[in-house]
Amino acid sequence: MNDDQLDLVFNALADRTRRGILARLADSEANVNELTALFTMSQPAISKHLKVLEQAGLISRTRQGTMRLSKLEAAPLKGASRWIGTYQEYWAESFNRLDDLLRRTEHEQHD
Amino acid sequence: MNDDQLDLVFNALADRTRRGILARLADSEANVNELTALFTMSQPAISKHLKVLEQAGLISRTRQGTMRLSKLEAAPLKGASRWIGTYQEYWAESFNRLDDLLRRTEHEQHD
DNA sequence: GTTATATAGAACCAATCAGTTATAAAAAGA
DNA sequence: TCTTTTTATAACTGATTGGTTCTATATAAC
Repeated sequence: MNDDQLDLVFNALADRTRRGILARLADSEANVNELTALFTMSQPAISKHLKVLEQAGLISRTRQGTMRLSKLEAAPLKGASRWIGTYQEYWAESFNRLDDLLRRTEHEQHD
Repeated sequence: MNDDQLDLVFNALADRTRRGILARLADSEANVNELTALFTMSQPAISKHLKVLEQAGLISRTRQGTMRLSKLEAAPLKGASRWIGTYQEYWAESFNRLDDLLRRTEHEQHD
């Protein structure tokens, strides 16, 4: 994941309304009106947030009749998680313990 | 980690200059002039970025003579990582495979 | 074709952001 | 005390953000 993508993803996550939208979409797809009902702001405001999330690749949208359903796309979170993960050694106080060292090197990491 | 902290941390990470500063500080502490030399912007601009990082808890600063040394504080990254981690099941395509299921449940997770 | 529903876009606004230059303040050294 | 070095702050600017209201567009239903 490159710097431009990290900019977009972290910026998208830096707003609690957008994080709330993602949390809701983790449960199921939803249209804009359903999402608007969860917050105290107008429908166009939510539409703007959805645009930010879409440009970061965090949601995709499909037409369903007159509605457009938003769907969580978590792949960019993997990239963000990997970036943060490079600092793991700096926060894991147990980093130098032998068992952790072995655990990190014996298994190759999975997602 | 609460919503306010997540706002501050993700916002701090949503800028490549600030991510660059963190990367540099992962190597060792540094003063503002050293950091300024790494980027094509003025010293006050870097000072502002440091302020954002400090308010997010991502760095701490100590006086050392006339200098103020910035030091990486990775703890907030742990909180951000945990938040993102709640979406791991949505990006890990192997999530439903038996070996992964076992691996996730047999070991309690460490940091 | 008309109407209703769902959604995005336009225009606007106040606040914040990210940079600049110039300057003030703090510590050290002569 | 005067000077130097390091750093933060002040004042400014242009761009962006996050919200608003109003309206246009697209699809479906009648």
